[in-house]
Amino acid sequence: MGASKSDFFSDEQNELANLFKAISHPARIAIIQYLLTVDTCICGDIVNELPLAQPTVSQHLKELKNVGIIKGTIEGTSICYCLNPEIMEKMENYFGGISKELKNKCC
Amino acid sequence: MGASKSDFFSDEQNELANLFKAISHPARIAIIQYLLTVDTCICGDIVNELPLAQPTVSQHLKELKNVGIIKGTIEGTSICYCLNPEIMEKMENYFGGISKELKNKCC
DNA sequence: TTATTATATTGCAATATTACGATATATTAA
DNA sequence: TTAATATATCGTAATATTGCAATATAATAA
Repeated sequence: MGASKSDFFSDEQNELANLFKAISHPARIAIIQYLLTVDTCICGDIVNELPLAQPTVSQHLKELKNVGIIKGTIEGTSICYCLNPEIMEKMENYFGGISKELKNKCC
Repeated sequence: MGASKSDFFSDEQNELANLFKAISHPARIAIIQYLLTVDTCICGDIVNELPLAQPTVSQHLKELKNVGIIKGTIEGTSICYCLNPEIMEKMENYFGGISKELKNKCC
């Protein structure tokens, strides 16, 4: 016994969990933050912004890309990453919906 | 080598990551969902709602409680858990802020 | 062609999470 | 008091994540 009984939960529950798992690491929060500060969609010098080796950063980027939080387009030898506004709105709406429901409750 | 270089990231980055880590598991998403459906702040029959043993559920509840997503008050032999609206709004605002910033950008 | 540059993948060690049986704790009921 | 009920904690096995050196891949430059 050990990890992940995900089969027993709904697809929606697993998708939400995976989305939040993607941003459950400080390096990945930092990547999102960095992508917000650059006004053009600047590429792989994200490595220089983080206290992590290149393969580690590449792996974090991959996880963000897998759930659609960032998008990457090839630009010569480098790759241009940027945030995906749709996913951000999706997560905003998730908590917005909860907040709205909570207003009709006790506690 | 291994896990968590969290010392190299800011407190804010680590706090956000921990908040999202708390909801990065389908069982904990399911707990939030369940707490939304019950109109009174119903207690520990959360165990009956989930395909997990009592100690496991207790552990998941603890993780949600640690970051402030749920609150629990003792009620006789049982404990009454409910969602914390403040944290939900905090997370809504996090993504709302990002969405707003993204509207002034390219991509 | 051979460098150079940028990013991705592989393999593995260190660490963290998940799940649960067994047990502890704490409150009420008898 | 003892029994019953509800929840928490401990200990541990199974699995997942994190981080990086080494290496691979892919595109441009010389």
